[in-house]
Amino acid sequence: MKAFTKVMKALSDPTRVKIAKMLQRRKMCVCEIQEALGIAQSTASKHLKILEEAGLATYKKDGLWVNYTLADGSDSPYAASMIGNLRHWLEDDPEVGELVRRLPEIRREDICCTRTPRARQARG
Amino acid sequence: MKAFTKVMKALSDPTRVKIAKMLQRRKMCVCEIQEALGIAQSTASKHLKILEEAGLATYKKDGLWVNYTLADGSDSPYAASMIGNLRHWLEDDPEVGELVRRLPEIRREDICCTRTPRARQARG
DNA sequence: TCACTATATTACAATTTAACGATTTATTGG
DNA sequence: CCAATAAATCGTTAAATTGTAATATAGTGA
Repeated sequence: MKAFTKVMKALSDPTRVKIAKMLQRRKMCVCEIQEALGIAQSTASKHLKILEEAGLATYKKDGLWVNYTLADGSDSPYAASMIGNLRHWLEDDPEVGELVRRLPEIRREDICCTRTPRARQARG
Repeated sequence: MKAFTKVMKALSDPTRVKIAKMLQRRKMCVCEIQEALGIAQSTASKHLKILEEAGLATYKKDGLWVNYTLADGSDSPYAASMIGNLRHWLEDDPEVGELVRRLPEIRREDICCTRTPRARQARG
């Protein structure tokens, strides 16, 4: 029961649904998600954790980056089913559409490393 | 998006999932659900409203009684899908099993009409 | 080791949710 | 109309959720 309601709760928040729809397109690091949604870094991180604990997302560390992807569903049959449904669900949603359209412009090289004086200087 | 998250939110609460699993077996009035779950009448009523607004349940009035049933899913494709999934999901859940086992003993004639002095007297 | 940086965690305010008792509404029968 | 009753709504309270800033953690390269 808990495993089921956890998946439902994870998908009951529009921010998390948007994250799932973006991850459906490609892997993303936390700062890319933060940038795409215009939310605080801690907020992005927390939402990703909730998705992960529901079995809807996974991550792989790559140096300082943590790349999140949609899970394969092996952790939870409920998550597996919802991941499958989300492949076609909400494809026509305007907010999702807008996010997806802007996705190519969201690149970690343009976001994270440009935020400190040092990094800014490094790239001129 | 809202239609989707509404369904997810409705199913993110264990009490509502239990109600859905009972309605899967048979139609029930509010007082039967109240009795089956051991919750207050207002609580049962509110949960049913949330399920109804998500497109997961419907009701039909029959005199003073309001009979709730699982919806046919025509109000929401998301609800339709979840109703279908719930047909097999959680069938092995212990809490759901216990509820379903006790379902035959939950009869409105034994519950509602026995609570006032007058009604008690009427049935001796 | 040190400075830097991407992410995670913590602490806290604001909002939402869930539960209940009390009240109101709607329907029935006398 | 009136009394009875099943269900819905309202008001309140405790708990959970969301979002943020601040801090801690972990990985990198000099």
